[in-house]
Amino acid sequence: MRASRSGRPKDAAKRAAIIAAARGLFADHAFDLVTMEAVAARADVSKMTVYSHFHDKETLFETVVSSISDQMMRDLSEPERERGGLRERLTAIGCSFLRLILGSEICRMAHTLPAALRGNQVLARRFYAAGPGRVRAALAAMIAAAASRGELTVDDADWAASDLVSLWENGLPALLAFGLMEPVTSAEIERRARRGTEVFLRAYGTKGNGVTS
Amino acid sequence: MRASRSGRPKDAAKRAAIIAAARGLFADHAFDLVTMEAVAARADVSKMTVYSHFHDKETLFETVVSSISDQMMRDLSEPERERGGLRERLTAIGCSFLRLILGSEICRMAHTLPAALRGNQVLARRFYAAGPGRVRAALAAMIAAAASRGELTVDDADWAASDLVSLWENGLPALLAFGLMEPVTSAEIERRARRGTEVFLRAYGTKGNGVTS
DNA sequence: ACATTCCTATACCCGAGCGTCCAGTATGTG
DNA sequence: CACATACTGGACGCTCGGGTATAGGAATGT
Repeated sequence: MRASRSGRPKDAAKRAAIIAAARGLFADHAFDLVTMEAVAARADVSKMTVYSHFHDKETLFETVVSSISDQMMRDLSEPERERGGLRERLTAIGCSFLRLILGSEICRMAHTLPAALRGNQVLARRFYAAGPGRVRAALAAMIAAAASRGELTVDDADWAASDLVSLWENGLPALLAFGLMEPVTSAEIERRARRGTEVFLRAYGTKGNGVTS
Repeated sequence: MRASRSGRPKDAAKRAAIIAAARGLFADHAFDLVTMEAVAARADVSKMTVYSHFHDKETLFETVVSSISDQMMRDLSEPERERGGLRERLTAIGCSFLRLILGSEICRMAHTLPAALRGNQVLARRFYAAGPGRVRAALAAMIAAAASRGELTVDDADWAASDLVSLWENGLPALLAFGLMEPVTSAEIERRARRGTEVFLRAYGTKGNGVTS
């Protein structure tokens, strides 16, 4: 193999530009509507260069999905800090989560993906695991712990975690996907995270232990 | 004008077959992946016949969306009966709703649509209004009424309605859209509707009036 | 300096799909 | 029956996009 012992090295910046361009386009249009030439143009790169970095349109797409998965992982890795009470911790995670999935690209992408990933279950599973799946798992653990401390009354921690996520989202992703709503402001995100957590605690909080207001 | 004074009339059955075929295909694949020839083949009809009924691929698509909107309207028109207590009525509506959106075609379609309807806001709005929008409006009214009777403690009826819908769905549509879950059985639907309602009542029910268990 | 590899630009091949045309046949109305 | 219209089947033109080929220039290591 002894790859590229001499000669001009590949430009990593161009590769990044290509991925970024593809991200933007795949976020806006369905898989088949994104042309390789459009990607090349947007990345300020020749079409041949695209093909030199990615053998295939599918390869490029998979790389994009992977890149988004990675970003999701990164964006969600910190907020699992142990500061504050249950209410504050849940609200903080809610904020991170909403900020993530409502972030311009990922939000639109999330509703282009299903159509594209039917038939590529491996990638679909991976993507889901990196995003909502990860949050749900973390929440379920946190909820189970709180339940064992007597702060919550929970029968099924996983289900409760889904409930919490659903309350945070509050049907918003669907509205955004249909284009029936403007992008959400930061203040609005915090308000929604707070409210979702509140409703959740009213449903699952142990009565009279300070969690329920 | 005096349209079609004589001659062979158009076959309504064929038109219906075409729409049905298109529904099935649009439910499975994105707009651009559905070929007119495939529609014709699935409807057991010549391609020219398709074009004689629908001038355009877009026209056909719009007709399909309209047809689904109509079905949603019909399927949701009855269950607003006044029988039983709040818990039972909500659960019944939850069942209808879940049965509707998880019904094989509409569910998959709902996650193909956003990509296709970006740019056709009129149709998007109409579709949303016929489905989730309708349910939410009905629920909001019912919730507001229950609140004025003192059965619920609610600040924002619309938001509460969204919460209820979200709790019914419980993140399920997303899983189905990604193809990460098998179709849901009827028993499972009822279980979910019941559970969602239960959580909702724990969060919003007035304490000690028989609504909270 | 030199070899090597990368990047660009352009032209090209090829298949797919939309929409049309046409000749023939079926099926209805007056 | 005669006529008008609908349906069929196939072939066709056209555009568009994926992917390849090629040639010349640019950048970098030895």
